[in-house]
Amino acid sequence: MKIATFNVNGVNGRLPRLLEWLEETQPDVACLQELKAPQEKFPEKAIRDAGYGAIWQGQSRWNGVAILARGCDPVETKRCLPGDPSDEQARYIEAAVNNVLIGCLYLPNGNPQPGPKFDYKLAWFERLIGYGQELIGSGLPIVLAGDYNVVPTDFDIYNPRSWLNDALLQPESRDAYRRLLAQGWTDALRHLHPDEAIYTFWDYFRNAWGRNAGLRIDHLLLSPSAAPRLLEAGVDRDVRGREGASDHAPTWVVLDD
DNA sequence: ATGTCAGGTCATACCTGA
Repeated sequence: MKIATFNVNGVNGRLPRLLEWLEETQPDVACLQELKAPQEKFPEKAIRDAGYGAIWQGQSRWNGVAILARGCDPVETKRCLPGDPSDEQARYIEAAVNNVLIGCLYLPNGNPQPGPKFDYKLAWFERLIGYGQELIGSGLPIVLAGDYNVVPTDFDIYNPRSWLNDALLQPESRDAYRRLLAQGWTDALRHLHPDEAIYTFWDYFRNAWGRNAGLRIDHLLLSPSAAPRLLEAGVDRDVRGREGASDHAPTWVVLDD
């Protein structure tokens, strides 16, 4: 079972690229972030025609998350992160697919920091940690996949120097990520490739792709009952180099059935 | 400090978020 996460940066503007990638790599599950489309403008028909059932939580202009499942409909279990009913940003959706619980998340970017956006990021992270404990407690096989907007360590970036003041590298962001992992989650990419420089995002600025000036911020975390099933993990890097690409590349794991 | 995208609007130029 192949499970991927892909920050598409606009699901309608990027639709041909998305469909092309689905056709080429045939993931069983695809978690999408940054739809940048209101609920009614999600390209449901095109995705269904490509062979995928989908659930999504849209939002005009920003955010927006979706879960696609090849040949079936995801069974929705949540469409927002528990813990703050006043939070209206579309950043979490969850579904069961083929007996695996899939959480698709788009953690707040948090820039500029310090400031209210960074506060919101950290508060959202604390809610995720709280809910993560609940998920672990369920004992279910779970994949928490998405754009975490956190560079876990300096090894996960080409060069931290020009990003030291960025919300993605702040000690508070990294500490929250570490505390989430400490509940028992496995960072699948890093687990299988401990010594490899792996990036999932390359800024549109300053020819970042051309210089391979990347960051690893898209993560797939596996619960204790899912982790022993991990077979492969990787990044579809070539997708980032194409015409009209998102600034993120699809990132994926394969679990033993 | 700069730079590039996407989507949206009191739209054909500017804004925000990333």
